[in-house]
Amino acid sequence: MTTSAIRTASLARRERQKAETRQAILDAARELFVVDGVEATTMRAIAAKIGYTPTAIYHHFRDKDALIVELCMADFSSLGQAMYKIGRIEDPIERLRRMGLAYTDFALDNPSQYRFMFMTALKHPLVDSAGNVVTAPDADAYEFLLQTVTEGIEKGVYRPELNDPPELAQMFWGGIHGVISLWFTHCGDPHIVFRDPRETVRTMCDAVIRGSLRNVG
Amino acid sequence: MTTSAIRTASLARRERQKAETRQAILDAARELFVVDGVEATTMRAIAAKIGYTPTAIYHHFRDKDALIVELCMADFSSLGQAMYKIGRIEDPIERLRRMGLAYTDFALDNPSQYRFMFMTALKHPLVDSAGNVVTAPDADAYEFLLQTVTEGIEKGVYRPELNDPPELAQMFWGGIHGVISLWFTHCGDPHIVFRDPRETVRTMCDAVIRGSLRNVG
DNA sequence: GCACCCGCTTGACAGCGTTAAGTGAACCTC
DNA sequence: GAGGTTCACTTAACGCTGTCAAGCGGGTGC
Repeated sequence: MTTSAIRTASLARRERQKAETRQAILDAARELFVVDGVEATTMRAIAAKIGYTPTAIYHHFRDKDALIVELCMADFSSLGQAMYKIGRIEDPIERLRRMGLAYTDFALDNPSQYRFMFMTALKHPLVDSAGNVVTAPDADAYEFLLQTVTEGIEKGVYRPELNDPPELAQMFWGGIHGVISLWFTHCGDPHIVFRDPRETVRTMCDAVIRGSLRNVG
Repeated sequence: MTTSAIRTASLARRERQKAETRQAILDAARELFVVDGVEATTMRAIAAKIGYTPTAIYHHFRDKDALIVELCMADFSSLGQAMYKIGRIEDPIERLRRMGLAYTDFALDNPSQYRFMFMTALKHPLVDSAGNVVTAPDADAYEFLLQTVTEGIEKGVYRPELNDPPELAQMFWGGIHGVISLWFTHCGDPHIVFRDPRETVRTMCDAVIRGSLRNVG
């Protein structure tokens, strides 16, 4: 083994170890965020969970926000993939409906992540752990939604006055998001009998789509 | 002036002064909450604003939460009044539409309050500054909504499968809430071109109502 | 063998919500 | 009018948070 080969090998090992520690921090943070919530999770708790001191985390992430953003970006990626699977459906209306249901599944299966992704006012622009500006990771899914409603408009399936893609997109997105987020924040309210949010979303999707379509005939 | 008259007078003055201090705390807190947000506002800042030490606040409110809840209840009362003004409209569908628009106006005119009222998971049951359990102050407005959709169902204006008042109520409420809350959390996102939320809400109300009505003829 | 690198620790800082103890002026009683 | 009580408010502190400057120590490079 040449000197340079040893050098690169040991360098690689060090980097691998550093990456492992970094991943351990992410895993610990993820679990605590999900269980206790983002706000209630402390840097000290994350560090203790993996047997490090709190300051060790700062060698891998510039601050707590960077840690959060990193996890958040992975979640946006998951959501993007869930949306991507739907991309094949030809009919832009059926695709829209399926997107809504997939979005709802994602939200209810990952409540803690969803809270942070869509129920928190993130600073813009986002900054990653290296301090670089990061393109908003929700852009992909939103772009996909925008494209889907645009297709519908172009095919002439919507009522003629509904010809603004952003407005339509925000109406669909908002409608679903509202049912989900109300459930998250108020399902513990003893004065409100909450219906299953999946059912309510389905009903809402049906109603809003039916009310947006051009009357046939 | 009799002894007892003096006594009650001085007692009244003391109570008035205490009430004034209490109100000064509420006013200061309200302004800081609106400007800086609830989370970012510290007890120390509230106290400094009115020339007291932080601990003084604790003689009027059991903790920060109690202060928040007190302000929040006043806001729910405002919203309730806005809803009450609409009560006269006979047609339950037109009333529903008007409620949605009034709700939206309230939210956009009082963004800080709205955030706390509907975008934060409040502990249930709520506890006031004296430690008493408080009936959820959003119950009134929700009850009004529930009553309005129930009236519509009874009059047979909705599609026959839409016969569950809570589901309908949560669909309407959620739809509007979603557009508003998305705007609050994401309007700073440079990757999304946001439409005026009032317009989007109006479009959504129209669509969801149209899609919920029994087809005439 | 010596010096450097760098992942990690030590120990601290300022700020947070909150509390126990104390202060002092207004009040009531005698 | 003197003495005791009440109570709104202050002083000083506690334990917690996120964060940082400085230092340690084992592996690496020459």
